[in-house]
Amino acid sequence: MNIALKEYISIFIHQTDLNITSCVKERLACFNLAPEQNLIMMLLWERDGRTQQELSEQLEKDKTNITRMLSSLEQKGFVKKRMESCDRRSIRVFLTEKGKELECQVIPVTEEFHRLATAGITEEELAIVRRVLSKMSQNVKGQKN
Amino acid sequence: MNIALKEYISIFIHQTDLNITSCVKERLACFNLAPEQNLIMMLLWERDGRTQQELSEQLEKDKTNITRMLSSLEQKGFVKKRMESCDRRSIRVFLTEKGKELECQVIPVTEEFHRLATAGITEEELAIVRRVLSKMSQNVKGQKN
DNA sequence: TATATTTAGTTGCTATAGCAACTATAAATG
DNA sequence: CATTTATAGTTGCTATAGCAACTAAATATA
Repeated sequence: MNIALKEYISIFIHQTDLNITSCVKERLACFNLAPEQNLIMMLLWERDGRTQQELSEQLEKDKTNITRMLSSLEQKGFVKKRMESCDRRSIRVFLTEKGKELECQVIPVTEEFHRLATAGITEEELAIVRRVLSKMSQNVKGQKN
Repeated sequence: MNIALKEYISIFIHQTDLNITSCVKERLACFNLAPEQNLIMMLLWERDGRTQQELSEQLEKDKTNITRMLSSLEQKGFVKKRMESCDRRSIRVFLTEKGKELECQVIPVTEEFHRLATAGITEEELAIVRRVLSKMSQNVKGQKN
């Protein structure tokens, strides 16, 4: 990549994210799961029956994304929607048997990926990265609203 | 965001990137420039007449993205394509007057954004972040190919 | 209670991001 | 020189990402 552009830390972070996501995508492809779809699955493995609103908040994503990712996950047969709350506006999302079975296959892959990605990096370094990225998020978020 | 998910540094990086990009998008909106379109403009301000292939390499993006971003930039009247090389397969991209005029307006905004994003962060911390993110990219890129 | 406001979810739009398959042209090779 | 291979760019597809506008339902308020 162009050297001048890499000077901008935000561009550097963006490129790193693309590199990482690309690798995650490859490793999840065999499960027919896209990276962000996997995040929804992780939340549901922890506890299913969440509403789309809850998923939206937990993932800090626009609700339109959740609608579309769930639509894809439903087509693949990993989740199903049920209107079973007292509030008829909200929809609860449940795992299918097929979706439940994925858990023990996918979790080892994501943990192995995490080990691979952080190989040769100390806990102290990771802590600094977390702190700096948090600070940057705060810096730019203060702008909105 | 869900605490367990944030434990994964890759998810943390992804979320940071989204937060940053969101702010950049807002600040460039008044120029009718999207964040990644702006990267193309930055390369062209440095030197125009590049081929799409060159832009693709400099930005480390698939050539399809370049085609589409240029199409948008062309519609907005910021760039124009010209087949003026000895190789009739390649297309050179030039700035229009309108595109050239943007430079002195946009650059201060991106530099001000960079200052905002990195406020309260030391050079040493930034260097560590760069080093760790580079290492992570290497770790995961070794996987591909 | 009737109206206004808020909330949950969907659809349409634009902008990334990259793979597969395609066209057209150039280069390499027999 | 003819055929094969490589290269530049486009189109179609899927997957994110979020805004605006919409429907339906719940809540607040006059």
